[in-house]
Formats: sequence, C-alpha cells, structure tokens
Amino acid sequence: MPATVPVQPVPSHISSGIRPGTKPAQIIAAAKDLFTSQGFGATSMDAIARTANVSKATLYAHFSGKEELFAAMVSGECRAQSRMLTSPDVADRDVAEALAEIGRNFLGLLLSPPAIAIHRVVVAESARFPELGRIFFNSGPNQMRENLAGYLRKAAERGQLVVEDSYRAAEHLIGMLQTPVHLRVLFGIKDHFTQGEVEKVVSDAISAFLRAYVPCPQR
Amino acid sequence: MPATVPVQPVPSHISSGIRPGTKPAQIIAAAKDLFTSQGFGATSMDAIARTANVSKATLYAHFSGKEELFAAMVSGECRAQSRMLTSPDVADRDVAEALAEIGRNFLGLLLSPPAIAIHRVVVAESARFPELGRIFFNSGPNQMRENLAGYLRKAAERGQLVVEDSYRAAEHLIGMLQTPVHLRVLFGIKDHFTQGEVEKVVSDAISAFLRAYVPCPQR
DNA sequence: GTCTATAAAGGGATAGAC
DNA sequence: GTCTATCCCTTTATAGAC
Repeated sequence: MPATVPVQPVPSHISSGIRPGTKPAQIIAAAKDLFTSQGFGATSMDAIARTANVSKATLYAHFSGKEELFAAMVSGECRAQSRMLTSPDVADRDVAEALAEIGRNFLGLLLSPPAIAIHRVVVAESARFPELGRIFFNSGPNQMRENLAGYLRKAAERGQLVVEDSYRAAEHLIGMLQTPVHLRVLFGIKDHFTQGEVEKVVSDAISAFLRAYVPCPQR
Repeated sequence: MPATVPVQPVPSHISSGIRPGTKPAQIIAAAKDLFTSQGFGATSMDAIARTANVSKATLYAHFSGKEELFAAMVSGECRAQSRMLTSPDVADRDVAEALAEIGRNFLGLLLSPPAIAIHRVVVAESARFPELGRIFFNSGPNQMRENLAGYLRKAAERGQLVVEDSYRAAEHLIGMLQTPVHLRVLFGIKDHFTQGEVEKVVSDAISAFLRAYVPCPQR
C-alpha cells in the first residue's frame, strides 16, 4: 500500500446535483444542522423533514434513505470546507510571516464550529460509512498537508528551509499547530479560543518549526 | 522522584464497583464490544444483553439505563488505558533514546484498537455526554502531556534541552508523533502501521524535536 | 412533486414469577 | 438477582390523493 493515497474522483451523485434554493438544498441544510448537532443515530428523518419545512414523502423522493442523505451532507460539507484551504499567495514574503499566515488560516478553519461538527460526526460514523472517512480525510487533512508540503518544497528550493521529506515536515508543523488546541474543542473542554491564544499557538509552532527546519547558519 | 505525574483520583462510583467474573463485568465487556464497534445509537440494549448472555431485566438491575451503562464503560476503559501511560524510568539515559522510547510507547497506545475505538465513540458522543469528553481528555491526552512535560522539565534542568514552556514543548512533540499516523487510523484509511513505519515516524519526530529544543552548541 | 395518513419494525424500559 | 414476556413509544419507510 502506498504511503499517500491519490485523490479519488468524487462520487457523481454528490458533486453538483444540488442547486441552492431548491428543496433538496433545504433538506441538506436541515440535515447538516441536525446530524452535526445530535449525531447520526439521534437524528430522525421526521425531525429533518420538519426542520426543512418539507414532508417526509418529499424527503424520500430526493434521497433514498437516511444513510444516503447523511453521505450527501458530509460529502457536500467536505467540498465546501476544502475550498477554504487554498492558501493565499505567500511566495514573495518572509518565510516566518508566510507560515504564520498559513497557520492562522489553518487553525481558523480547524477550530470553526462547522469543521468541528463534521469532524465529530465523521469520526463517529467512519465505522458504519468507511467511504466517508476517506472522503473527509482527502478533502480535509490530506489536502492541507499537500498544500503545505508544496509551499515547504518551494521554500526549500529557494534555500530558506532545509527539508528532506516535505510531507513529513508538513505533518510536523500541522501537528504542532493543532495539538495544543484541537482536542480541547473536539471533546468539549473549551468551546473556543481567543484570537490571542491562537496567535500564541501559531507563533510557538512556527518558532519551533523554524528552529528545526532552518539551516543553522541562517539563524 | 518519580518521572511520572501522580494519577488523579478516579470518580468514586466507577473506581471499584465491578469485580471481574461477575455479571456486571460481563455486561460491561459486552457493552464495550458493541458500543465501540457500532457506536452509541446503533447499539441496542437487547443486543448488549444477548452478547453478555444475560436478560434485559438483569441488565437494568445493574445499570439504570443505556446512558449510565455507556458512561460506566467509557470511564472504566479510560482508567484502564491511563494505566498504560506511565512511562518507564528514563532518567539515566541519553535524551534521544529516552524520548524515542516514550514515543514508541505513546504511539503503541494511541494506535491500539481499544484506544482508537474509545476515542471514536467519545468524540462522537461528547456533545451528548459532556462529562465523558472531559474524563477521556484528562485520563488520556492530558495525562500524556503531563508525563512528557515532567520529563522535559527535568531534562532541561540537566541542561540537555532548552525548554521555555514544558507543556507547549510536550504538545509539540506529541503533535509531531501523532499527526502522521493518528487520523489515518481514526478515519479507517489504514487499519494498522508496521513496526518499521512507527519507528520511522518516531525517529523523524525526535530528530525534528531535538533540532528545535537542543541548544545549538551541543549539536 | 408534494402532501396526509399509516403501516411495519425495533427500541428502551418494566411487571411479575421464581 | 435473574428470567420470560410484554408494554409503549419512536422510527423508518410507503400508499394513495392532489
């Protein structure tokens, strides 16, 4: 098995079939609210229909059952969140500043209520829906890793960093960024971090990362 | 002085009520199997009773309901796993070797099927059972952080490391250790890592950590 | 396509005998 | 303490009218 998984094509029935404003869109929105706040098992199709202002029959006319609706909701949300991972252009700036901006953006997304909610529900149901774990991983954590590794590789080519394995280096930075905060939110210990706290986490992580990955003479 | 931080007192109603071999123990074992493999919502009390070779009435005689049974299972499992986090005595060895051993033990626990299963189900239900998220976090991730921070502090006192904030440094090492592997198992992308793969992850993490936290002249 | 009404099944929890 | 049998409710999913 290869170390990295090539990005799979997205299942066709999910990629684009839903236009905003339509009943399917209302249904997906209601499903997102309920599934992410109460989990898969505790959410009833009845409640989804009620929240979407739609009858159950209409609901079943668009989605063959609870599982398909759940999968459609998760896949759509993964696509939406993955679009927020495109890093700003950081080519012509100081490495430390560029990494700090990437770090801030990453933590902003990682700790956002929608991302936390989707993370929770996908972890919860990845045993029942193995496909969803893969979709989420590829559109979220793996895409972040790819983006960051690409940046690190370019910085290394310019001699600003010393990076042997850009993927591993990216994982190291991501790990240092998220470990101080992610689990606390995921487990409900804290429900948010202030901008100042996030800034401290970012600067600590970048600082340690640069000590590890900037060639000694340049310090 | 012990290398590890003293274990916190365990909530009284969980600590010792259950002796092995008794029916409550059978019930907890069955609950663990089913809850961790199928989740809270998809597991029925019927199924638990059947798996435990016990009638439903017996089940309800020992646990007031599904939620209490779930909480008892999670709490017990947290206690069991937290006992595996006590690091071996690593005081009188090379820092790199000591950290590598800590790292191997940590990943061994983190990636073990029971730990993954409990992590999944607690993340899933931490919205419904806020208390459980806290219990898991304190007995798992937080205890690991405490242990490691204690070791790092001592190493810093001996001049082997330069550590300003031992908790933050511990989080950095933990993050670099887990990020390359944890999510892949959690989301079912991979179901295990070979010993060689783990060893590589550990040595990469320790190497980067030492570059960041060993004073320059000692390199 | 959308609704109201209902069927069919399964779940949590309990009564009462032993 | 433990079992068998059962109550009652919610849930998924569908039938049939408009």
